[in-house]
Amino acid sequence: MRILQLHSNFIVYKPVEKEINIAEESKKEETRLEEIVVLFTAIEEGDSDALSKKAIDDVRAFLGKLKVNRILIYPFAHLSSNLSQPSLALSIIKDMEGYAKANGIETFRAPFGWNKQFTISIKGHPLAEQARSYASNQVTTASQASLPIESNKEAPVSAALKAEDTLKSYWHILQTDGLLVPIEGYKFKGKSNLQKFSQYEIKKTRAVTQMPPHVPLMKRLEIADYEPGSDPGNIRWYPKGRMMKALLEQYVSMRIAQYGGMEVETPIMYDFNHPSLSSYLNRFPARQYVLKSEDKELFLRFAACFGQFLMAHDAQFSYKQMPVKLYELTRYSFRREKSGEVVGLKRLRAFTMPDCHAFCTDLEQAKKEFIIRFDLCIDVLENIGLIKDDYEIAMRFTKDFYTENKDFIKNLAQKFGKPILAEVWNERFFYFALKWDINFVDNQNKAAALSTDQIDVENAKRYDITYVDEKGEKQYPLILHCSPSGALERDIYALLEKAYRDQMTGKPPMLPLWLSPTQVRLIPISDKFLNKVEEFAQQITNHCIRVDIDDSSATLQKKIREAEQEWVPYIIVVGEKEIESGMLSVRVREEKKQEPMTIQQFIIKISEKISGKPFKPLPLPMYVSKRPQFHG
RNA sequence: GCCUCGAUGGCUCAGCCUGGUAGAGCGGCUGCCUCGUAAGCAGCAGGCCGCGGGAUCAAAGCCCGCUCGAGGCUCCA
Repeated sequence: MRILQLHSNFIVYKPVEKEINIAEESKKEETRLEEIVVLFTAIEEGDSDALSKKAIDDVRAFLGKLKVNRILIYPFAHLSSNLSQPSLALSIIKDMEGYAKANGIETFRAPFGWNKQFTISIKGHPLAEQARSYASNQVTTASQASLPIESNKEAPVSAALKAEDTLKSYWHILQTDGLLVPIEGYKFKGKSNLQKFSQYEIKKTRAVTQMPPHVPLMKRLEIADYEPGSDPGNIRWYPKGRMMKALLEQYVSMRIAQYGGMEVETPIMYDFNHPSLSSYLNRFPARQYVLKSEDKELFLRFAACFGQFLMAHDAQFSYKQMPVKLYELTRYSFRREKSGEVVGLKRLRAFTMPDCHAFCTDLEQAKKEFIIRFDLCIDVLENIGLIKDDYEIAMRFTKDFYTENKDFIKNLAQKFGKPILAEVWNERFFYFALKWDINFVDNQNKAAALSTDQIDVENAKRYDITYVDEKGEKQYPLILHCSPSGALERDIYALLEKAYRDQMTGKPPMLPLWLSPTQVRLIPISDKFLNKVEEFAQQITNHCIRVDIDDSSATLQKKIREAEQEWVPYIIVVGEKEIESGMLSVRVREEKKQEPMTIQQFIIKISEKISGKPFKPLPLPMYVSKRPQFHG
């Protein structure tokens, strides 16, 4: 007996004419069945009734997995060249039908002995197509693999990706005292975020039902939106969002300049066939945007590494100048992530990432530099608005590296002050000896990496980057790769997710003051006070504070409601009282209350809170009534 | 790439099962109201019901295909 079992969206068949004289009676009508498992069945020489039970039992096991309970038994002679006698075949088929029905399966059957035409739509999942064959002496099944339809297509998978499958990694928790505890024995008491993150990394569980909260927020707050006219993951930024992103760009660039990074700019596209690039690139064939220009094949960069490495290759430097630090703000880095995994601001195909490389003489220098950058990353994130409670760290290294650099790793763990998820390999496969990343855990318990730094022990050689040592000899440096903030879009994602979480716990959701598009909203009680309000606005603007005026004709209550919904941190209603007394009643979002103060006091208070941060003027007209609406 | 679900004014969504005139709220526009800390009132405009095909006297609705989106699977240097 041979059965081809197909999980189908639908099948339509129509008996055309009788093929043999013992054919069953049937009308020549079209039959359509949906959501059904179709069993194309051929009965072979020597098959017995016992086989029909065995076959149906197997089918029943599959129905459970497929969550379907309807089958169509479809006599199909073409599966075998060793068919049994038609009369016996019909009896076995009827037997199958009866046994299936007796087992509670909703069973249909196509007529035996007819030439039938059919159309079938087969589902695409791995279990949808199964073939079995049964011999009567020993009831064996040759399932799945024996079928030629079976797709064993080898997708072009890079060596690195393949290795990840087979690579054994051992998960530990790195405690603040530098000790590694196997994760099985670790008590996560009070560390639920770390536990969630560990689960995410190790088990790769991704059970989620709703849209991530930051997506509706980014739209409603007119920060960013999908751009259907582009490719998925290429985002459109509205004025408010563009301003926020520009401020982040300025801030991170400033911090890296202070650290000593020399800002450069390199091309966004590279020649696929460039000798230094191709060996690196060929490890990740499926990930690039590829474009053709005349007879050249180019790819869009996925990080700043290429440009900076090619630049470093041509540059001349010695141990005296090291570490040499190059920095670029990549706008953009492109990664052609699979369509199903691109989400909101969390995972994009085009994103903005600060990328700072430090070329170091040896491991001692690299370690020293690494610590400085670790502090820098944590501080940058904190200033952006993400504190240690908001994220967890994952660190990856080999057993040997840990043994040889215990103090160094302990130092990092102590600095962080919270346990760290550690992935330990027996052998180094990747190009780095040590890597860590900061991971934000969002409202769906999904993790997204922000800041990261790595010690790269391979690429200097690959790109032939050298420095001159004390003896005048050429040496390969170690390269640190660091993004102190991670992708800036992702920072905004994290801020929005964090705000949503605040809202859920009863705190007012808001953006950090220095990133808020409107920092202060002035609301005149009536048109009469508009002139005076404009004077206030001018005074506040003079101190580099973004202030706007709601001059619309709505009621006072409505204007306040709208300002609150825009997450405006300070709302000031101005009427006769304020103008006469000079005392403003400032509605402070953060504290959910109103505070009286003079305009000077107010300006000082705000200025203190945003000192040290870059400033950009209001991204929209000062008068609310003059603003277009970018999102319904 | 696969699975599931979805696509209806600018936005959010109802209507679809059971075919027969396309609905609401928000937003927009116009007018009234000039207001004391989270939604004032009234009127008006605005829709190729994603695209293509099929069955039907008749399709937003039923059937098929396609496109796009969301979530999941897979994957994530």
